[in-house]
Amino acid sequence: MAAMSTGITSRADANRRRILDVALAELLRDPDASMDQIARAAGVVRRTVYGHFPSREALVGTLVDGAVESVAAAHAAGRDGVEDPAEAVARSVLAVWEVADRYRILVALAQRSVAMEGIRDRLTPVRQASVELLRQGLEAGVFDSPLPAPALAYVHEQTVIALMEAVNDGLLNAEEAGRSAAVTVLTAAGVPASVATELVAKLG
Amino acid sequence: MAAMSTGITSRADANRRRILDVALAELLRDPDASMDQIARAAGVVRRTVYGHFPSREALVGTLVDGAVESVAAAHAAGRDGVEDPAEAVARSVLAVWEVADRYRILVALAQRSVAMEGIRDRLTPVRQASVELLRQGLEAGVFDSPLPAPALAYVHEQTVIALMEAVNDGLLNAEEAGRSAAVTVLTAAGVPASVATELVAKLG
DNA sequence: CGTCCACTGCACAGCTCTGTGCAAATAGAG
DNA sequence: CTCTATTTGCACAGAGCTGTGCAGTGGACG
Repeated sequence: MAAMSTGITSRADANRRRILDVALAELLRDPDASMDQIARAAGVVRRTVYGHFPSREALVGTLVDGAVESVAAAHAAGRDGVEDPAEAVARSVLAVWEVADRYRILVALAQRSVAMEGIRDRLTPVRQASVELLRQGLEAGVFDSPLPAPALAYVHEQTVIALMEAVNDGLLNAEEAGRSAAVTVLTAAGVPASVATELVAKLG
Repeated sequence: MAAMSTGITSRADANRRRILDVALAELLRDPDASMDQIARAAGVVRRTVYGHFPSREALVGTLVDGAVESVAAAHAAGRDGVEDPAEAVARSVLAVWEVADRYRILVALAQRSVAMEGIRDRLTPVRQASVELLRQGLEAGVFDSPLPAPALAYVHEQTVIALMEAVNDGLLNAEEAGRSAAVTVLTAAGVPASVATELVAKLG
């Protein structure tokens, strides 16, 4: 049970991974997608899905955990060792944008009913980091906004989400969208448009 | 059947209105709230709700229609006869903010599954007007953003939504929030923070 | 006081979804 | 070719929701 790198397990593992991938897409399309819908979309029978995940909640949980992990890691990496708040914000937006695909499931689920409130909880550390960043920037005068840092964090989160939807809807090129998102987030915080543009251009 | 202004009908009408009000709140809390939940919250039996609305869809539809109407009217009134795009944007944000309570149901439902896509359709006129406004502003150089007008419209929509949530979560005072929303939307479009602040202050 | 209307309470059929059990088919490893 | 893990197909119980029917109750109005 140690030398089975490409054995039967591979097919099972492939199925498991494919189910997760398909579930991501399917739940993005419809947060209420049933186990049957997901199974069929994955080219598998419902019963098989239950062979990999004991319940719908477990399946979604696995998805959410992975996505949260990616986002948190990207966000942290983006602002790692950067002292200027504006640059840190720009970098973290760009980094999060890279894992946007995984983030989308959070978007679809987090904005849903009260039941899925646990997701917001799990994202708390990320949000907290953002708020701290914004507070520093506001105190340093790098940012200029009538909003307190926590409210500004909400705006930033929703702005990124809005631009992801814009990409989904074909209004925006996915490649430049990341940079545009960074610029927009900075200007929303009160950074002059020219300064924001230059700063982000410097990071590409 | 013509002179019953305060008769039995009043109680029935009062019930109908209360059901609509409560449904608004309940669906905001949980977009999947059942007819039973809504009925109980309205202090009425499920069967009674079906006496007023033939189906769940009809109830939600009535709600959505009313909300869309309010928002569209407010948005139009806000930019009525204003020639400066920046001021028009600021005024329309402030006007929409006034009917925010009705708008919230749209927020909760519109961001839900594909099934509720009809809502986005119904809001198309409003969105269109926003885009036109933004396009004018971008061309005139009043706004400065790397985003095309339609994408910027998405950002504005989500920004307003974000600040509504911030109010809901107690991060922001509802009274000043409207003005802060207007300022934030303008700065996100590239208007210098000082200019945006002055402009909005002038409108209070 | 009687009439009428809305509301109630219950019961019902139909649908969809979840999670489980079990025998049979299948596909890859040795 | 045989063995084994995986997948399949079907069937089932349980739960929740929707929409409807119908007899009974209560309050307002003339």
